[in-house]
Amino acid sequence: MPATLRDVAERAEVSVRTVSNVVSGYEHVSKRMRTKVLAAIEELDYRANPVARTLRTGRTGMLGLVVPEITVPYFSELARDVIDAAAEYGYRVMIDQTGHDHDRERQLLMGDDRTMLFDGLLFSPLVTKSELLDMHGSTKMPLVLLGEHEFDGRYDHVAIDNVAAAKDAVEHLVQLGRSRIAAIGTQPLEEYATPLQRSAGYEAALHDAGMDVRPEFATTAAHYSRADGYSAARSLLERSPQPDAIFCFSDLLAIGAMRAVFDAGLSVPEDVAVIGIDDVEEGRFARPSLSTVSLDTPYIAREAVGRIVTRIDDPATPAEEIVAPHRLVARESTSASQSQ
Amino acid sequence: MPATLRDVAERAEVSVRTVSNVVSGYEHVSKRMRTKVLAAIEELDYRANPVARTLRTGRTGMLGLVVPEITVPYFSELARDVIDAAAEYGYRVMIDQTGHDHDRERQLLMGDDRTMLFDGLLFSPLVTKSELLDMHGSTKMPLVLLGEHEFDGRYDHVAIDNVAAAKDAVEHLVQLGRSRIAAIGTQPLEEYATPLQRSAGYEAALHDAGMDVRPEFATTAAHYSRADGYSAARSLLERSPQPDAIFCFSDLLAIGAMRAVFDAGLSVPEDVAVIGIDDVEEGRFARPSLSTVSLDTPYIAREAVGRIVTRIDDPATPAEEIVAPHRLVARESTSASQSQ
DNA sequence: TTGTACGCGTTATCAT
DNA sequence: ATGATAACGCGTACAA
Repeated sequence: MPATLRDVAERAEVSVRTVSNVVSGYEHVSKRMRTKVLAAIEELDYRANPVARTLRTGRTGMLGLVVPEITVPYFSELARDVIDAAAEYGYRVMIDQTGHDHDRERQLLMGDDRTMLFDGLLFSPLVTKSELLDMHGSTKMPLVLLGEHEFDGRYDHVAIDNVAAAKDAVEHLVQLGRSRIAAIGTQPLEEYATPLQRSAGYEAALHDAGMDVRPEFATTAAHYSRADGYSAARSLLERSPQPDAIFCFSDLLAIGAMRAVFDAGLSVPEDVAVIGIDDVEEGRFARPSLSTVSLDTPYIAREAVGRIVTRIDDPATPAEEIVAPHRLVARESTSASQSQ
Repeated sequence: MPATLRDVAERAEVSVRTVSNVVSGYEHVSKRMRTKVLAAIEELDYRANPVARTLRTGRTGMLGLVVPEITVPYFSELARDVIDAAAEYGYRVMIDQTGHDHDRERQLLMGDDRTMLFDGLLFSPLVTKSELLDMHGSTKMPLVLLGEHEFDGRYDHVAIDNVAAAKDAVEHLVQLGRSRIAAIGTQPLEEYATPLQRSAGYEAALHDAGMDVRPEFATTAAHYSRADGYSAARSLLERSPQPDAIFCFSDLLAIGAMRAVFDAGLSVPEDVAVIGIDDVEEGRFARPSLSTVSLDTPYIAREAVGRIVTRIDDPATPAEEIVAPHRLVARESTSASQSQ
């Protein structure tokens, strides 16, 4: 059995109160007491029990980070940055995967008993229908939304301007002289905000360039995975006319799409230019390296953690919408000169 | 304030004992009582406080997973599988990043106060010097080691046969007819087990093939990252003679190495064949697709979680060494016919 | 089958 | 500055 505060108190011949003061770094402790206590702690190899502390203080020092899949590079990079940012505030992060499971999202949001472990929740939801958020109403768990969805004034929310980001990407393809610009990542359901906003940006850019929006060029992808990007691109290449550029709603989709282009005997960017969104490291080492829209994930993480921490300290803080910067990063997959 | 067990008891006009019985699924509760309690729970939106429960039972229902970096695909895929495996036993997983920080590894192993949150620890260490493990001795925290290190009989330990895996990879290059086979991933320090074992396999394969081990062909890599693979390969290509094959100690190194080969104006596999270890999804979509040694991560995760769970239930369980299967997966990066 | 009362290890309140 | 003691919310030994 590990030593308790009381054990230390007995050993040092002081009260538990004094030991607690020493442990929690309270100012007003006499030097003599402190050294006695410290010695006892050392001898007994005492370590504070975080569970008991939590029961008393009501704080766990843990944040929950909810993402669809930790294996998606964007989310693992986000997780890393959130973990780092949280550490600066003395918080630790527990990652929850929803695995594209709506029920799981709802459960976490409504607060199953495990959710109570967190002082706050950073939620990167797939589904952003307001009904989902309504469910969270009864819980008092501080909540910050990551990623796009319509801001309704109830919850803190940090994301990039998705419509603009998508538009920037497509305009880049237009400036390249491409005229048959396809998209991968639209969604048949109206449940998800990300695809809706990126579709809007895609169509707006085409419109501004005086191009038609061809419905057969806007293809769906269920999971923003490499495999989905591959099969979507494959079917796009069977169209005639073929697209001469593909805007993918995520880098992973783009990676899959590029592979499909090669397997069709064509090349990127000569035959088909490809661009994604996210700027994950994988794209920088791909062949050709992947053009993309970079999201400044460290910024997003810092802002999100900052918001949740202030909200934990003062639940009455008004909700805020934070727009993170994004910028186009042109690499080989959309370069004018051929890149082999 | 959330409702407590006592609130529910009052509302349902029964004792806390009965409520507790209902909540924890105790058998012998009369139907009438149960429905009354359930109704009260519903009305008050009661949720058991996991912290109080933990303080009482001594169990948190959480496992700690310690990895160097969550953004490394192998670790995020491992994390996903561990999370899934743990869920089947009713455990949740908290991921800890050590970020190549030895002190952090030591801290977690020795049990800082936060470590006490876990019922058990799955530890994928960089450093495997026995001294590190000695430190864990005083703690009673159940521990399972993931990944390679010498088995010393004290701790459960699940890993592949690293020497054999490396040997298989190199033999594959030999069978391809390559004769100047380099390696990326050796370590200058003797602190790490993985590079030592993979080096041993590399040298054994060369030896069996009657080839010399050229010291200048064995290059180091600090972090098994794409960037390190890139710069290591770059310097290898400056040697003369140039290597005609590179065995990388991880897929990420191999991804970086392939990119370096292309940037040098050479091609894979024609000029230089490349093979890695891990079988991460990224390699399957790379161009050319990456040959590798596949590790059966789900198996590793299942075994590790199974071990830790039995050890939690019975701390006296003797330590066991579990060797996970591996298999060579030949893809385009080592194919005999050119793959463009 | 159900009720009462105590303890898990800590922090906070009230004294001194 | 320090000591005694009451919570925090739950599980369970013991009693009924």
